[in-house]
Amino acid sequence: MMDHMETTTETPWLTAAEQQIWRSFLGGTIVLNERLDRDLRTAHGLSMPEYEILVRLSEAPDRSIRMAELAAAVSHSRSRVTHTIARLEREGLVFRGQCSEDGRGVSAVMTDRGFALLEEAAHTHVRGVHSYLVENASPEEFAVLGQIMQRVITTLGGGKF
Amino acid sequence: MMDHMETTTETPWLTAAEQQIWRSFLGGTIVLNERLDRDLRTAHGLSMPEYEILVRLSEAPDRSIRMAELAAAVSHSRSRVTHTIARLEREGLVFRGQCSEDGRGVSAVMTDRGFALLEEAAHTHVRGVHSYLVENASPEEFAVLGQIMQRVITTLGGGKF
DNA sequence: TACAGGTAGTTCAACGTTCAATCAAGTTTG
DNA sequence: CAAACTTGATTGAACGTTGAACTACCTGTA
Repeated sequence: MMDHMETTTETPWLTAAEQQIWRSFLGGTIVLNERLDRDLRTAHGLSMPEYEILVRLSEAPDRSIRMAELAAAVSHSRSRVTHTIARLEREGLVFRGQCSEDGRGVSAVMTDRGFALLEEAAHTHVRGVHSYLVENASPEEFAVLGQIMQRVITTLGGGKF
Repeated sequence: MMDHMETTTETPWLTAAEQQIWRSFLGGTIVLNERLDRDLRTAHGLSMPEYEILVRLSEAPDRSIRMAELAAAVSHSRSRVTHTIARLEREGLVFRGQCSEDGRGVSAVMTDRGFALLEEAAHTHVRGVHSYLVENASPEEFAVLGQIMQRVITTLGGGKF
């Protein structure tokens, strides 16, 4: 699993062009995330991670997902999801329900207030994604972006594939 | 500056395909960053933000950059850079120097130990970037990625362009 | 049925980031 | 040359994330 053979393999240094692209990627994702987060926060008091969780819940049957699944869906640690859900619960956007079939299981369930807030926030968010990212690529280019990132996910997988 | 006209503009909802791409992007950047960060951390005790700062310093004349410039270069807040540099200073990888020409200015300067550590860490990092990202795209695709993200940076700019 | 091992979720402390407040040094205006 | 303003950087408190330790429950094996 771990690699202890750093000495044997040549390091594949990036060309100047590749380096430039990598930095654009790094910088671009930072400013994009920051901006989307700020937009949501100022308009609806919701952070991006919180928003993403609400989106997943809104799409799930009964607007309800088990904690671990939720964590996997948004690529966060279980602990982090526990905290995030706790926050959302305090604000009345979500509540915890015992999971039938598994005594250990806890399901996060979206409240009507949560759904209503999400409906508002979605406008802000989608408008941002569209104007900051989608409009900066032709459909073909955007498709390429998706393919690359999908491969990255597959490559890294995190055990879950 | 702020927009109070949400009611007048139509919200440009994403198509299913666009949504899928957007989620790949979101998930991909998360797992990629997480993995690169972990690799650096376990092999060299350095986080990605710390690593990036060392890289910028290593490229600068005298291996020295003013705090504000550093913040702009890595797209972090000034406060954050202050804290990060404080940490790096504690570990002897960097020190603070008074800036000639501006009594307020402080320059972060990389130590020899910092440079040596960076040289090691660079192998780990570049290998990761290459195998997790670069190898997942043809040169053409990778170029497209760079173009899109560069446009995102220009679009969002953060006031600095 | 009992015991070992795994899985679900939470808790707590340490850490890193953010945000507002502060201080010091430049710059502009009258 | 002073008052008002701006800019560079730091501080400290509040907040969110991480990682390890912990509890509770489930599953398989003997």
